[in-house]
Amino acid sequence: MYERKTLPELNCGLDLIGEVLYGKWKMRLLWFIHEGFQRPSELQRKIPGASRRVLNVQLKELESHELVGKVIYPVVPPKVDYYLTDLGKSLIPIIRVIGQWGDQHDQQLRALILKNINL
Amino acid sequence: MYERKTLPELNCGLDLIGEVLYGKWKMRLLWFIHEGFQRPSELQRKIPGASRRVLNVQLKELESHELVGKVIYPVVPPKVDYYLTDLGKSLIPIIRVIGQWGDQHDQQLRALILKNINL
DNA sequence: TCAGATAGGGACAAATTTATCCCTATTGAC
DNA sequence: GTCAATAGGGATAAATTTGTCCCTATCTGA
Repeated sequence: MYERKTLPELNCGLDLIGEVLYGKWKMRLLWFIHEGFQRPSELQRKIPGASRRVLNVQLKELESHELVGKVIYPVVPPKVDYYLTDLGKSLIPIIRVIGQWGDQHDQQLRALILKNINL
Repeated sequence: MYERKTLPELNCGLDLIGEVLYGKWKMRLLWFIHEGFQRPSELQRKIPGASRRVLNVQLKELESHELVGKVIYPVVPPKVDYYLTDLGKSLIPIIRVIGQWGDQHDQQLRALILKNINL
């Protein structure tokens, strides 16, 4: 486990949300869990660009920040279901508008990003 | 200049916004510029936790993605003013709700973050 | 009987982001 | 005269995130 060497700044709402939501895949994980993809293997299939490892790490962080919870079924092969906590659910409208903004500006953004792949 | 070695995924709105807004200080930079702190040195004072270097780098990325623009006055000592483009302005309501969410859950988030400083 | 699915941790490497320090040039304050 | 302020790039180091590979254990299907 990586141990951080610098302390986070927690001055304002943006700092706070940054600490819990700053992670490449966290918003997608919350979104897909909200959409009903609750098992780790399902989430991995929904996000093929991320390694299994990172998704586990980020799910664990989301869990430790109580945005998601998990149910572990004592069966073999293992089965786990993630779910959104109330705190996590309250983020869904925000993630929705963020995604909408991205969709609305899809073409423009795509062009800008590709133009600047290497600055 | 760092050259990326992997290509970004641009499948959905969340991916797109991630490319232009994923950077530790970018939302704060946009927010403070929106609030009227438009000169680099002012922004650096507003965000003391970030090094001057990173703020320059992230401002440059915001500029290349056309969320901000800049006016360079040919004077000495140098003077520069950043401003939000229309695209950048359209993000302000989103940044506002993100910050509000953080403020609303301030105590809860602060406690959770501190509890998990080292996981 | 061997491969694959299931969940996830450990060790280590690679990629990426952030920080530190130095350098340019000019003006005004002390 | 020297120092701070102004904007920002280059080189390099440190911190952090992400990826790769291996290991646990058991059941199902070919």
